[in-house]
Formats: sequence, C-alpha cells, structure tokens
Amino acid sequence: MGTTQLDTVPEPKYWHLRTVLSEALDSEFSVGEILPNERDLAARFGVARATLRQALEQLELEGRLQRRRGVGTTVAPPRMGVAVESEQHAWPGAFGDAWQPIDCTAAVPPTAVADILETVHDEQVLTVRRSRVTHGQPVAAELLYIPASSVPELSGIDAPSGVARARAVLRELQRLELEGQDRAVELGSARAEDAKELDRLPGAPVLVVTTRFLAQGHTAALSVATYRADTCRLTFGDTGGVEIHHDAERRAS
Amino acid sequence: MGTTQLDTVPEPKYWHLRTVLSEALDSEFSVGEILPNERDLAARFGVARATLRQALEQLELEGRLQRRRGVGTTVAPPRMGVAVESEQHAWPGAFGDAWQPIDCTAAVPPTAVADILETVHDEQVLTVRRSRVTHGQPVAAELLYIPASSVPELSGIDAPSGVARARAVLRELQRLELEGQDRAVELGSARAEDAKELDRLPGAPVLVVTTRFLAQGHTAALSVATYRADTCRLTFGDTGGVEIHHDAERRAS
DNA sequence: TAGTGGTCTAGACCACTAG
DNA sequence: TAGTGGTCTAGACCACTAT
Repeated sequence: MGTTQLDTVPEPKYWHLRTVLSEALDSEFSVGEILPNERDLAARFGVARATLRQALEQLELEGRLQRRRGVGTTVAPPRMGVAVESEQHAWPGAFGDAWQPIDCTAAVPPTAVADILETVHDEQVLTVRRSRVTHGQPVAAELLYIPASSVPELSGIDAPSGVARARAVLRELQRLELEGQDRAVELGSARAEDAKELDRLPGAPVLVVTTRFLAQGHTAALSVATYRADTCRLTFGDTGGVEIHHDAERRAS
Repeated sequence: MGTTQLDTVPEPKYWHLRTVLSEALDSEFSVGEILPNERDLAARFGVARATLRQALEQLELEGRLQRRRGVGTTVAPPRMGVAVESEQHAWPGAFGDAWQPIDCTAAVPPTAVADILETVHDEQVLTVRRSRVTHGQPVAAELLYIPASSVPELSGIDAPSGVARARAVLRELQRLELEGQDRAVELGSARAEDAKELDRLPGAPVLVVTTRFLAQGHTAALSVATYRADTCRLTFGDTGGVEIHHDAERRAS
C-alpha cells in the first residue's frame, strides 16, 4: 500500500492529498506554472476526480492555487498585502485613497444596512459603487451607503448619476467632521454581482470588511467592501510599510 | 419544469438552492432549530445529496448554519464580534487580555516564522500556545513565537514547561518597550491541531491573524492566531464598544 | 442500534477558453 | 474543435452521536 497503515484515526484521502500536493508545490513547482489537468491528477493519485477536487479546493482557499475554467490550474503567486488601516480617520474618497468610484445611485438598501444607518426601512440612500485595483488586478468591490442627511448640500449638484455623481457625493462627505470609525472583518461568499466584478464565480470566498463612519453622533456612512479571499491578505499596520516575508509565510504549514 | 425557464445564464442549482434556503432560514426558522436531514432535504428539492450539500456548505461558510456529524444541521446564531484591536499597543499577556495560556515549549519554528523573527533556521524559539474562549466557546487558537533574545532574564525561572512557564515568559515580555505592531488578516484552513482545539474538522475555514510585535528595532514576538471563520466577526474598533446590529447584518444578502 | 453528517466513487454533461 | 474546470447524479460506506 502507498498509504500508511497504522493510522489510528484514518485521515481523509482529500486531506492527505492536500498535504502531498502542498509539498509538491513547494518543491517542484514555481509560480504561474500549470498543473496537470484534474482527470490526469486524479488518475495519478488513484482517486476519483471529486476527491482530487476537494483537495484542490482546499489549496485554492489557502491561496496556493488558481483555477480557471477552460484554462487550467496554476500555481498562485503569494497573496498580496492590501492595506486597510491606511485609510484610517479619513472619509472615503479622501486624497490618496485606493478606490475608484464606479457610479452612484439612490436605492433602498438591505434592511441590515438601514438598521445601522438608522433610516426608515423603505427610505432611499445614496449608494456609491467603488472598486479597488492593485497591480492591475481587481481585489475588492465596495458598496458605500450614505443617507441623504449626511450630504445636505447635494441638491445643488447636477450630475444625476454615474461617476461624476459619485465624486460629487464623496466630495460633499469631506465637509463633515469625522468623529471615528469602526471596522469588522468576516468571511463571506461573493454575491453574483461582486463575483463578476472580482472576476470570480458566485460563492467565491471573500473577506467582508464593514466600516462605519461616525459623524454628528450618527453613522454618516457605511462601507461594505468585499475582498478576494484567495489573493488578498488584509494588513492593518501601525508601523508604516514594514513588509512581512510572504514567500516564507506560506510554508508555515 | 419546476425551474424558471428563461434563464439567459442558467444559475447553478446549488446556488439557487442556497438562496432559497437562505430565505427560508430568515422567515421560517429560528436560531438553534434543527433542519431536516440532508437526504430528506435533497429529496424535497429534487436534487442529489451532493448538490444539496454544496448549498449547505455555502451557508455554513457564511455562518448561517452549523453542521455536526451524528447530530444534524442547526440554524447558527449570529456571528459574535471578537475584538482584535483592543489589545493594541500592549504585549500579549498584558492585563485584561482575552487569552488563556496553555503551555510553553521550545521548538524550531516553521521557516516562515524564522524568517520573520530573523533567527537562524534551525534555532529553537519559545513557543507559547494560548486559546481564546468567548461565551464558553473556543473561538481562537494562537501560537506565539518568542526568540530567546527577547526574554534574556528567563534563565532564572524554574518552570521548565507548561502553563507556569508560559506565564513566566509573558511576564518577561512586558519588560520590553513595545515600539509598534503590525497586523494582517487572511483566510486559511485549520491545521489538524488547531481544528481539534476549535472543535472543528481539519480544513475548516479560519481567519488567520498574524501580529508582529516590534521592540529594539526587531520583531520581538510573532503571534499567529486562528479564529473560527464560521462563528467569528473580527472587530477593529476605534470608537469603543459601539455595537453593530448583527441580526440585521446577516440579511444583507 | 438507528440516524446523522462526512467521505468517496464512477460516471455524465455543461460552460468556458484557446488554437 | 479539443481540452479545461464546473456542475450534477445515484449510489456506497464510514465515523460519530444519542438513545
């Protein structure tokens, strides 16, 4: 037998496979290299394709592999560090922020958002879509919810929607005094819309960063940003741009 | 056909199922309630069990469901907010920190860790295991790597290992002046050891929080904490204990 | 022991990409 | 059009939990 026999608690095949593949990736493959296709790999390891896929899914979740339909499975580059905290204590859209406004609409937000914004449940709020691109790759999609009460001067602005409108709204926000902000990170799965923007399939794992911006004793804006969990490492640095050794990190078992 | 026909881009069954189940959870189930078993559910929706499971996996990833072998699938409570930033600018083990020391050993760390600590690759470092429990439930497991050079006075301490040793090491750490810290969050999958401590299966999704503690111009300690991604929402609050409405948040599609 | 979720198989077909 | 990964099926057996 190829497998160890005296397993007191038999390890699932896919988990063992994950380990074997992981070690092979470290020693025998370099970034960007294409792996054999799933059918061949499954045959080579003597397992069903579904089992092999379970192992590949794990490795993709860990950011080690990248799979693209119609193309193949490649060795992923180390996750890129994406600074989140750098925007601390500044409104979205402040100078130097990493986001690109896409458009702006007025819409009734999900009830969850309405609750946080303390608006009535069927009241429209301004919704700015933004996207964040790093090294030419889309890494995050954001929805910024802004109650009309946060930008009272907005009526004088003509652009009814689109990027111009988005910029105008963000400009108006800067006039308020920012009293603080609040951040949470959790795991989620990409909604169809976000998945498209992030160039992933629906349900892809994402890190959801929810930020509340406080002004005048209320939540003046709420940002819900979804980052690709496979390619991103969110950094919250106190110490400036000190870089952690990514390459090494991934071997940390 | 039971399915809608004019699907221009046919939605995968499991994704549609996820949506249907998600809505059912919102409207027809309450926290802790047990769902019908997978075979029944699959039959009821007219799909194979594997497909049904794909939908359940999604919902579990999103923290909506909890599945336990031999027991069943239950509706999960809202994710709990776990404060990460509150420990800012304090050494691990400082008064009021949320972690319980488990033990302390000396061991050669993974090369990744050695690189960050700037130790020689086969040099032993102190390794403190700690765990974090909230509301009676284990939420995170941590490995704290401390080069011997960070705690020079340690030789005078007798406890060779175990909790006492761990406490002693942490106490020694407080003597250094903390110059800053550095944090990163990324998605990972639980190693067998962590999985056990977190009461999950190996490979379960976790949020890995890596913190570097800087003193004397070097990385004086490195913390790698793995949080259960299904039950935890990591919070980084500037504004004290303002609570976000969890319940609502989960409906935000 | 009965019932649950977890693993695994051996197929089939589909959607997408590139030559 | 050939080859890839993505979806789906209908089974089987195993590990675990409660009774």
